[in-house]
Parts: sequence; C-alpha cells; structure tokens
Amino acid sequence: MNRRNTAQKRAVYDCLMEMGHPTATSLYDRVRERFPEISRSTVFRILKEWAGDGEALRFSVGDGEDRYDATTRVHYHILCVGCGRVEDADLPPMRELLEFHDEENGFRILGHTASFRGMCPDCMKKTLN
Amino acid sequence: MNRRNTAQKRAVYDCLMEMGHPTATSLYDRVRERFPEISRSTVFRILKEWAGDGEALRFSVGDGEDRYDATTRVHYHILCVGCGRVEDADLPPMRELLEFHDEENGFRILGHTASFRGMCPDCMKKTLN
DNA sequence: ACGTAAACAAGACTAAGTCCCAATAAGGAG
DNA sequence: CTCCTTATTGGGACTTAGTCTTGTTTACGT
Repeated sequence: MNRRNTAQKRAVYDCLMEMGHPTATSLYDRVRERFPEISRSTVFRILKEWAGDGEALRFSVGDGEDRYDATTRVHYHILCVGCGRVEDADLPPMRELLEFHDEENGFRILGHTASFRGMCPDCMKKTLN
Repeated sequence: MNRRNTAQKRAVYDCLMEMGHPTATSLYDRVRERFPEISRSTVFRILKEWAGDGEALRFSVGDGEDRYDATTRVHYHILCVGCGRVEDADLPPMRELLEFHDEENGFRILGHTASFRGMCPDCMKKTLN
C-alpha cells in the first residue's frame, strides 16, 4: 500500500526531468546508461503508475509511441515530422477547449489534448537540398 | 502508377463511411462480415495509402490505436473513456490553433489536432452504481 | 483477348506495451 | 540495529498494432 522510494524511481525521475517528453523506450535507454541493471518492465511500470496517479502526463502526438511529461498542467506539444523531436508549444491553454461542453452527443467532458505537427529549424535546413 | 478500383477498396470505403471513426482492426472485422476473404494486410494497406494521399484522416485519441476518418477537413474528436466510442466534437476549428506560429522553437507549423476525453451518456448511466 | 503492373492474400516480422512470478529490498515495528 | 512484511524489481513470456515480403491474382489500357 505504501509507496517506496527506490533507486530505480529516482533514476527514472531524473531522466524524465532531463529529457522533457521522452517515449518509454528512449527513457529506458537513457536510464540504462547510468543504471545498467534496470529492467525494461520496471521503467514501463513506473511510468504507467505515475501517469495513473496524475504524477506524470502520458500523451500521444500521433507518431505511434506514447510520451511522458513531468509537467502535468494543461499545455500543448509540437512534433517535428522530420526527426520526431517534441517540444512544448508556447501557447496558453485555450479557453474554448477548457470550457467545452458537448451538447451534441451528451458526453461529460473530462479533459482535452492538442498537438501540432511541424518541422524544426534543423530539419528545415536539411530539407532544402 | 495508376490507381485501380477494386472490390476490396469499395468494401473498405463503404465500412469507413458507415463506421465514422473506426480503428483499422475494427474496420477489418466489419469488412470481413461481407467480404470474408479480404486480408488484414489489405485493409491496413488501403487505409495507409488513403491517409498518405490525404483521402482519409489518420489520427489518435490517445487510446493506443490509430483511427481513420473519411472526413478530412479539420475537426476535433471526443473519446469515451468508458467504452472507447469516438464522436465528432461540435466545435469549429479554433482560429488560435489554425494560425499558431511557433516563435519559441522556430518550427514551421503544418497542422494540428485536438481531442477530448469524456464519458458518454450510456457509460454515465452504468457508472452511477 | 492480351500483357503488364497494381493490388491482393497469407503470413512472417517488428516493436510498444502488458502481465506474471520468483527474488529482492524498503522501511516500519520492536 | 535486526527482523518482518510486502511493495517493488528483473527477467522473460505474451499480446497486439502495424509493417513488410513474396508469390499470385486481377484491373484496365492497348
């Protein structure tokens, strides 16, 4: 019942903070550099637990792999379609999305997400052959 | 090079129109009721091709499985966290999202998506024990 | 009717994510 | 500080969305 503070959790937390919006696999690769004996399932389990408890955000930018974010307040993301990088969008939460009520279908709205697709400066350079 | 009109494509198109926002697998199951010999990879290939050509929309509502939509204009979706149903949100495209320019990171923005999580009327009934 | 290349069926393959279970270790009680 | 309980871990099996390959079929222009 009680949560325990383990070296594995500290390592995952540190890497999550450093990396910003990692996928579980990329976070696993990073953690392993410092903590080689950590297991893949441990990383996935820790992230899933944090997301379930609201201690981390789990989201998708539509590239097929879920991402995690230590910042849980509402904010939006940008995916670079060139290299897969994800950054925070510099845009405040939108009132119309926060306050949306679904009269049409009668859903009780619990939350929303939004994300942009784009191309980062590095990939734009590489693209103009 | 030339596109060919096949019975498989007609069947996939018909089911896509009927179903609204199916996942590839659910669409495959539906198509198979009328076209039992169609193969799974054919359904995935057709949907992928249409999404690549802009003839269909491929999107995610964060439940781990991509969805397809014959309606390609910008619009938003609602996922029922109870039963997994997806409906269109009755909300026009948001100007701030359409016109967003990313000064912060310098991305060239190509598009955006947004979706809501919520609970549908049926699931709300079932939930109030 | 024919030839060619697009499309198909079948199934191997990849990878994200989950689940299971025996072994380990955190941390509270004494 | 030591012991005990049980949360957590490591390792690996398993599931499933999605892709890819290959030999066969078929749409459609000539």
